[in-house]
Amino acid sequence: MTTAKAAPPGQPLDPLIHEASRLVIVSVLAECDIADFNFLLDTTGLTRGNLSTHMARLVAAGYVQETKEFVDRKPHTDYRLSAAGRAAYKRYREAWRRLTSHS
Amino acid sequence: MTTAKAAPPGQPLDPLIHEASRLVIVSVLAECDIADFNFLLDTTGLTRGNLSTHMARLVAAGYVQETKEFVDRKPHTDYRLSAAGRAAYKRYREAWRRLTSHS
DNA sequence: GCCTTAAAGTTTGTATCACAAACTAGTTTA
DNA sequence: TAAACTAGTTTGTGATACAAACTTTAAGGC
Repeated sequence: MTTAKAAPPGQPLDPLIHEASRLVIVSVLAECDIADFNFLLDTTGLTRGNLSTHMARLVAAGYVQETKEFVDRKPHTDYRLSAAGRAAYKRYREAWRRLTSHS
Repeated sequence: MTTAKAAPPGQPLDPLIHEASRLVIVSVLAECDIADFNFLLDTTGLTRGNLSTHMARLVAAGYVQETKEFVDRKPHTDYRLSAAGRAAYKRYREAWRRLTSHS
């Protein structure tokens, strides 16, 4: 029979969002609505390689929408939270608050 | 063994506390003041091995105080947050809120 | 044309680390 | 004596965060 334990069944904190670098990225996107690669580079302080892979993961998860285009004949990438990403971020923050709410 | 360093300032979210399992542990300790191994096992849902290593890291960092004794001829371990752990947890929560507080 | 530098990302190698399985040490039960 | 239980610890491994190296395209000398 199933235990009545209140222990979280899965991951209480969505690891995709909880990871520190991505949490910064997502919270910036939540503020900015739209942001390009260089802006995120600047605000997060990550290296290009690091930012690139984190964005790829967020995109693969469907949390972030990516638009690639050429501006002044140079590549330019914009990112924005998807509806799913926004919802996941909301859930994450609620879960975190629940977890750390005592005092 | 690597020297256990605690909370280098400049690091936005103290990784020692931010990691999901340890965040649960620390927040439980913040509530309970004192907790033994089995209680943490129960409340966190971690395996023994996992809990053991996480506690070792928190102790090594000076965030948690460990008291080992024999109760009924059996080993028994109690944990509590140190002053440093309490302070680090406070800093962590403030940093998190700052990070995720978008207007 | 040819070299150098720069911008904008991507790919790759490595070091860390979370996780559970296996193990240790001692105790109780049969 | 042996099997089973309690209370943890150690070990092997798979995942992954990170920065260095690489790719690609463009612009600026010479």
